[in-house]
Amino acid sequence: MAAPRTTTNARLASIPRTAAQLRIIIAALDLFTEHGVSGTSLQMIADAIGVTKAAVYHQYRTKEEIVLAVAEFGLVPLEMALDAAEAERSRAAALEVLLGEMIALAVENRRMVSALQRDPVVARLLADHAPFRELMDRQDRVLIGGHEGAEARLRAAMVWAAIVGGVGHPLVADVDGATLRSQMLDLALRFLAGPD
Amino acid sequence: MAAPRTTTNARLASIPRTAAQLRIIIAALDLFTEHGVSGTSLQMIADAIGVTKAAVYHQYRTKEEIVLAVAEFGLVPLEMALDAAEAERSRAAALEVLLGEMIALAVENRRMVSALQRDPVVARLLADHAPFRELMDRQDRVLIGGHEGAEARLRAAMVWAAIVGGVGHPLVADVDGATLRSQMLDLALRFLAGPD
DNA sequence: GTCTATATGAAGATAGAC
DNA sequence: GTCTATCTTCATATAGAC
Repeated sequence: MAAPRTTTNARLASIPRTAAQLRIIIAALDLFTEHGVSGTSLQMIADAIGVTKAAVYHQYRTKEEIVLAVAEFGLVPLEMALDAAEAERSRAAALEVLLGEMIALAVENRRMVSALQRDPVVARLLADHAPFRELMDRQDRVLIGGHEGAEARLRAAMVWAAIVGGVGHPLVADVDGATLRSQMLDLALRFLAGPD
Repeated sequence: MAAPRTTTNARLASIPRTAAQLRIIIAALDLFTEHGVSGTSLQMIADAIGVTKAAVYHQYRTKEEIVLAVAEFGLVPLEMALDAAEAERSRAAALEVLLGEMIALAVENRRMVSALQRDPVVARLLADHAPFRELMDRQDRVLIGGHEGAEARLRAAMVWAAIVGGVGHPLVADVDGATLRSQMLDLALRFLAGPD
């Protein structure tokens, strides 16, 4: 399965970040997870690091830029998972790599994933910002595979939602990570394979 | 399948609402869908109806109360679907009724469902407010059925997430409602049935 | 890179008149 | 049920010193 990399090629992994910026990103990620983006003020971020609002503004000119930086940082693992999946030769292998990585990441960061995936601000960002849309497109391409038609797209949409939404569901809050990971991967792969 | 109705029995459907309150609820629902709860101010709600903030405050003392009223209003259809599902005698029939209704509702109100399900404020409300938790519990009970163990709960969590998250996914944005509804029901039922 | 200080605006909320 | 007017608090954002 060749990797049809698209035109604009902004590697999230190679975006430069100073130490001060990284501190802000880490703190913001944590706060966004707990309070949502709209529910997190710059004051809260500044307090968490132990600096003033002005110091935060010195690193990022607006709150929007912080949200963007956090998203760029948080999506690096997905980018790497996509690289790995696209390097596989068969659809089955690509799916297994991508779903395995996605699920591992989602399970490891349950709270973060379910909080950020839910956030309307983040949702709009993922839809509007080109580098993110590109990631989502690559992801969709792997999930859909060679198939065409509404059902293949529906399966892709549902399996994606089932993963990112499922890990945060109260029903599985007490299931340990390893179990959740293996059972979810199993169910996801079978769902995508279908009875045909 | 008997309906083991729980102790506190606040029927959402029978909560009284004045005309003025209903206007607020409708407007708020619309704005919440577009901007999220945190992203919607009382000023926006007031403007949408054509009154002042003070008039809104006369109906609901706090923003929280508005969110609550909107949720109570919006969840009435789910309550009715659960009533119908629990009245069925077999698990299979109950599942078909509940999933059929849930999916129909989710597809009909794609934008609303995916926006509100995502909202952190709504999520917290559903988790904390007893009448809502009760609805979710009834829903979980039907989805899990007689089974026990982590996998049954995981399947329930995933199918739920797949439905409410799937209807709003960009990949199926151009799929018409009828197609989406029937294919999603089919896939959801098969996912829950599993290969065993 | 971080600070103090400050501007500006909008949010949630209340008092009291019509 | 709706209004005007007002209050408080907080958020985003900037200027300029250290």
